[in-house]
Amino acid sequence: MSDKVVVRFAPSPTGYLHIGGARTAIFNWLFARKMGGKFILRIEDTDIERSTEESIRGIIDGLTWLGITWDEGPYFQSQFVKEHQEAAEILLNKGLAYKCFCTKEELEQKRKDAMKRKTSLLYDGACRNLTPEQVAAKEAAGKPFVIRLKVPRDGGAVLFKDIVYGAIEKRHEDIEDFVIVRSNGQPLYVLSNTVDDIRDGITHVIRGQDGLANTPKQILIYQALGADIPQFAHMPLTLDPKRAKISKRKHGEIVSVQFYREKGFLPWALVNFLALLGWSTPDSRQIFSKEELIETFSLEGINRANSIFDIRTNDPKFFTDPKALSINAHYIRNMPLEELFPYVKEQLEKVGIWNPAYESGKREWFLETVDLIRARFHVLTDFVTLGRCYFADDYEMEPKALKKNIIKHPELKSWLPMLADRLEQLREFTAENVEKIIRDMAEELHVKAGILINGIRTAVSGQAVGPGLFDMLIAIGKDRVVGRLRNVPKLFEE
RNA sequence: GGUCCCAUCGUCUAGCGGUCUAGGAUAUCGGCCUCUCACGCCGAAGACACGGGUUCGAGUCCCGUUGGGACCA
Repeated sequence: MSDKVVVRFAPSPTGYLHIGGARTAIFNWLFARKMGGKFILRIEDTDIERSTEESIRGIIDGLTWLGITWDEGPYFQSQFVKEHQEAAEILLNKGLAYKCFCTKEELEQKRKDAMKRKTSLLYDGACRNLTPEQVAAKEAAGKPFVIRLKVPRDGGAVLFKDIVYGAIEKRHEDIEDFVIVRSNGQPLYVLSNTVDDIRDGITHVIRGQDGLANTPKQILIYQALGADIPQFAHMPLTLDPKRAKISKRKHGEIVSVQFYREKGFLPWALVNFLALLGWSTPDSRQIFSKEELIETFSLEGINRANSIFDIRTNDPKFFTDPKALSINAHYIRNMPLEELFPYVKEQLEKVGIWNPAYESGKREWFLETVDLIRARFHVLTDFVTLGRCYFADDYEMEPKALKKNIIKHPELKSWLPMLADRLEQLREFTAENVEKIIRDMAEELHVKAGILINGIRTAVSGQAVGPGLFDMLIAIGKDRVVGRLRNVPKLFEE
């Protein structure tokens, strides 16, 4: 099957996996899965100075966490440098490329002149027509050279149809004889990338729009090498709210996949959100399971305009794009409890309040509790911050809640311990029974039930908000509730 | 500087000449629910960058302006 789709994600390992890269990987992966094709991971590590082992790990870990699986690789571009150089050699021999001995200084001068005359800054092809003797002489003199591709000077143009951007035309005269191998023998990105894509049999190049501008050059290389030209699909870039391309240098952690993992994102929620950044269906649907997304995905649904990743800094309410948060929250409160379980477990383990019994004897209680509290949560870490009082006794007492619901009503100092005694007597600690006791007591004391209810909530959870109180008390359990209510007088001391 | 790309609510987007008094999502505001806060449900406000064409008719096609982005060094 020679018509089988083959795509690749080819990141350069110069930092962690960021949102933009992840998105490119996701689109490639979706397309491969949709078409029953092959997805290759190829690490473009030829920039040895900047490539790090740690970064490679980061990329692989990030993709793995997201659930983006590849069928081949990871391949490492650095292992194919010889192949890239050989390709240049072939081009040289075929007369489709030439050695250029122009020095940096000469080039710089030409650029300056061009700038003054306000003309094109493209290389003028000074070395294009050196005779073999001249070339030999310069080489004998030990002059360094770069290798440039001989761009056709026939008045023609490179024409191709980008699946996203449509027909693109670039005249040959607007393309200079670009460098494909540096003077130190190091091949340039345009060459290496193209040679690798040819070797790997890539049928569809799906990448960021920043690759669009040098696609014509790559096509010229495909042609010079006599290779089949793949299909191209460039996707819009992801920008920050100021419309600048997101980068790890400028934005730091907040654009890394790792950040979202640490902040309590579900991997699939992130994938779902990222897929929607620049891609959509005609019905603007928002939530997709993995199967649904693969089924629905199409390159044609990719938008042409760059999209903004609405990251927030110094926003008390949203630490990142509100829509990403909302999608994550949606999954947290709607996904099957069984599937949510391991994520919550991971959170509890991380802070050391995991109890193995949650997986055996107390499993039912655990799942019910998770179900009770999840509707209010947006990120997984909420389970151990806002939800800590259900799993541990050392939960935090929010000053505002304490003041408003307890300190403000000094009578609670005696009322709540009194209530503790009554609750302790209860044979069956059910929501109905607990509610009756509390309401009866409110009536007896001639106070609004809300005073007691809110006071209790704060006493047992440290917060002013939460699920319905009676369900909450059942979840926390009789002993803990009684103990926490008896502790109320101490709250007045500080 | 040259070349290329892009332009619908704050943000993500639907729209592929008439069905658009421009739809959905999110965010914002209001209401319902209620022991609180969420969730959920209902509702409000909110956009076709501008100017020319083409056409009986333009968010949708063409040109220009403006704005943004990318690539090249």
